[in-house]
Amino acid sequence: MPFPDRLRELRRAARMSQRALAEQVGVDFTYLSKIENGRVEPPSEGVLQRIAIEMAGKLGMDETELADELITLAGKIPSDLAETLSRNPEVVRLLRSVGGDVHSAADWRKLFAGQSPEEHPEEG
Amino acid sequence: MPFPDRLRELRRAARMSQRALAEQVGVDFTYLSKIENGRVEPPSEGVLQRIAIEMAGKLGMDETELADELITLAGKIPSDLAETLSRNPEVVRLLRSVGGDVHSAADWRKLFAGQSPEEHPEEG
DNA sequence: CTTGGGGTTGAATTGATTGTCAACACTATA
DNA sequence: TATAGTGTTGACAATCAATTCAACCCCAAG
Repeated sequence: MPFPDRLRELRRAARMSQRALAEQVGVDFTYLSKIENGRVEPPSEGVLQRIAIEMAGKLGMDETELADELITLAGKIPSDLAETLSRNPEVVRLLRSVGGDVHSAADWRKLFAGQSPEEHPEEG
Repeated sequence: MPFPDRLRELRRAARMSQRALAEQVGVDFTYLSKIENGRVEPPSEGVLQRIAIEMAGKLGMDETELADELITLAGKIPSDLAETLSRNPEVVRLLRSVGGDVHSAADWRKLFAGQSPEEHPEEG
């Protein structure tokens, strides 16, 4: 599901007007409108975070998971994850090694295969 | 190794002047100079990509790997990974679950642990 | 008809990113 | 000396992301 549609769906499920949500989140409501219509790029991570917080409350969802959903749907990488990834280039290589999607057990094995989880002389 | 140093090292290994590389890549050579001296942030992913293509050729390296090296060294995350992440929310949860870095065998096991490689409950 | 809640749109703004231009300095070579 | 090839720098320009503002439209109630 495209980001704009998902956002609108969530907002409606939360029974909020664009104006109400925008006010909580601290942006102009016309901006939300454009986002929901795909007239502009999805907003910054900060705004997404705040949207998630607001809506997770009303919808009884987990805040972090909702934020992750929105952020990744928006084509971004949660910044804390980005941090982890850039500190762990092996993980990047790993993800790329499966090429496209990771959905089968075989894929997970493939991921794991090259990693030789035996021993690692590292500080710990 | 810091990004600027690595870039210079590679360019020299490829025996190209800043001007030559810049021309291939489609940027001004003075820009490369600043990058190599760390006077400005590393360039956009597109430029990094083109640099990698150019140099991988001359150096007999794999294009994609070189691009990944440069991109991650530059502190960015290859944008196609964002795509993968949004199609694979489990991976996001997984990475988040390890919290910080992934450097020990135990961490890799932890990654794998929750995945139940027998089945893959998925929407759709 | 007008007030009020809801949504949409075009134009403009702001700040950061990403780059270019003009000028300079070094080294070598003829 | 001139000329060519190289790298560096400061100031400036272009682009882009993220967002606001002013103005508008539609529908229902009073």
